[in-house]
Amino acid sequence: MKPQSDKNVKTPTAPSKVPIAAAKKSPTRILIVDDHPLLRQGIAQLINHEKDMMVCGEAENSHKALDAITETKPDVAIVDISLGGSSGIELLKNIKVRFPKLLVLILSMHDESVYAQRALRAGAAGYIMKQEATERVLTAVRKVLSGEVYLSEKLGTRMLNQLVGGRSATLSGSPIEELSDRELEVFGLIGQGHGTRPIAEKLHLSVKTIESHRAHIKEKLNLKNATELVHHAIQWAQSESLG
Amino acid sequence: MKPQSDKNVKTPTAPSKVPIAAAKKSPTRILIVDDHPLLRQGIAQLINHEKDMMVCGEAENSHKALDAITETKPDVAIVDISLGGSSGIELLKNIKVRFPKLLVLILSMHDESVYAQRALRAGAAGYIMKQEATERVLTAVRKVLSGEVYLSEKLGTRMLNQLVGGRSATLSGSPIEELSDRELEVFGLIGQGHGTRPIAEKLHLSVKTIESHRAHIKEKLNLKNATELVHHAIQWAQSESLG
DNA sequence: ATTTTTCTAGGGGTTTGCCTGACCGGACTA
DNA sequence: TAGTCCGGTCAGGCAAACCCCTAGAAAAAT
Repeated sequence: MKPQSDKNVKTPTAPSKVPIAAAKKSPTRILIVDDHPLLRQGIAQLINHEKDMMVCGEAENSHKALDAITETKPDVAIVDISLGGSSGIELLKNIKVRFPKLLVLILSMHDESVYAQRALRAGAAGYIMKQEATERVLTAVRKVLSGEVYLSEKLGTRMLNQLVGGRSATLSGSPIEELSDRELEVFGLIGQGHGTRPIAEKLHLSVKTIESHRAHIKEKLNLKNATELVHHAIQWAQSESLG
Repeated sequence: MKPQSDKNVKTPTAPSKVPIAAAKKSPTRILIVDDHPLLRQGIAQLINHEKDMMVCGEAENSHKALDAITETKPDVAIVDISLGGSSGIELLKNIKVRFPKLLVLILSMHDESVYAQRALRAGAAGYIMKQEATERVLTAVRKVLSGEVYLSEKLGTRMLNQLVGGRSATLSGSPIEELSDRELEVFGLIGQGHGTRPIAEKLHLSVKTIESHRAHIKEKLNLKNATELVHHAIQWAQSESLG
């Protein structure tokens, strides 16, 4: 039920002027996954401007992203963490299962270490913020290609401090960090105003599962009833997006 | 109440070497305000690709935006609603005070009608979402230039429904003013995170009565279910306290 | 290799949401 | 004065959501 002509997988402008002679290996193939066309365009333009990189495809959601990976076989995937609906971390996990060798660079608008930690634990090769200068994206891509992990300055030091500070990391921060990835995802959707059933449908899960997650969230955040849960979720979502 | 700037704003600047017959006006000058460099680049590239538009400046926060306006005298400003720090709508208000004739197109990642309503009431000439196709941005710019208001498809119909449902709703005020005293009181308590039963106890009323009020509120505000009700109530309460 | 979390989901009882309908009292009007 | 409208107050009943419990498979931690 998707009669979409994919302009998602646009063939990059023929690099006819970079033929065999160049001793350089073929350019790094990059896939962009983000639900904001404007942002995709920005990244694409930036990357295609480099001689040793090229955008091999774009995708606006998890499903199309997985399709695009099998089709275009990228070396690196740049994926937005806040993909509409299911979070980019879910996509990251799926990628790591099906394409373990694909390098994934997580793009985020938050500088919350909450997400960075989860992303790295899920196998991301780097974590970069949208607030950063555009050239940093290129730096990040080159760094992950060389096998290193890219982390934004601020974020890196903060996470180091947390490591030094020991397990107090969880105690010092909000109890939200205690939530598992799935729970955080559900929490976020609640905060966006979605009810139990819509969330179940969006995540392709049973209503019972969502209820279960809600129960665990309430337990971990010490919330007594559904009203408090919704209240906190909305406040949290608000502070996240309008940070 | 739409003092849509008379299109006199056509840069009465230097009467340079305007070519022969083609009395083409000089291109529309556009300022981009967003704290994400990548996104700015995406928009800039898109706009500069058009013959009749050009990006005259970029800014990453409210302060620099105001500076850039005085310096570059744009015809249209595209501003992100979720600017780091002050909320973009603040900037919009400031702009409307100091440069009333400048057309402002609000860029947002939410499809929440709450934000759109606030933006329009604060004087925005349009509201477009980042999820939309890139060409829509150009459409939006042209539409606001012609004096019309641009609204995203989804959002526009939803807001129309709210207006229609919220009887005789004046364009100036929110349909919330249609609520009776008791209803507004209940609405406020919902926004503070209280459930039906606590409200009933607090007001010494039957739970059934509160349910009835909730039903009427939903009707007047054209809200589909309890989740939407709570969502709007909390947002309203927040905007009231942080007024 | 074993224990603990996480994710998934069902059973069953309780509570809430939501629709219909109803009564009263004030206000406006014909 | 009678008629009508509306705001505020509730009940019944059915569906949905909520809540507490149990539980297995998979992943992570030990």
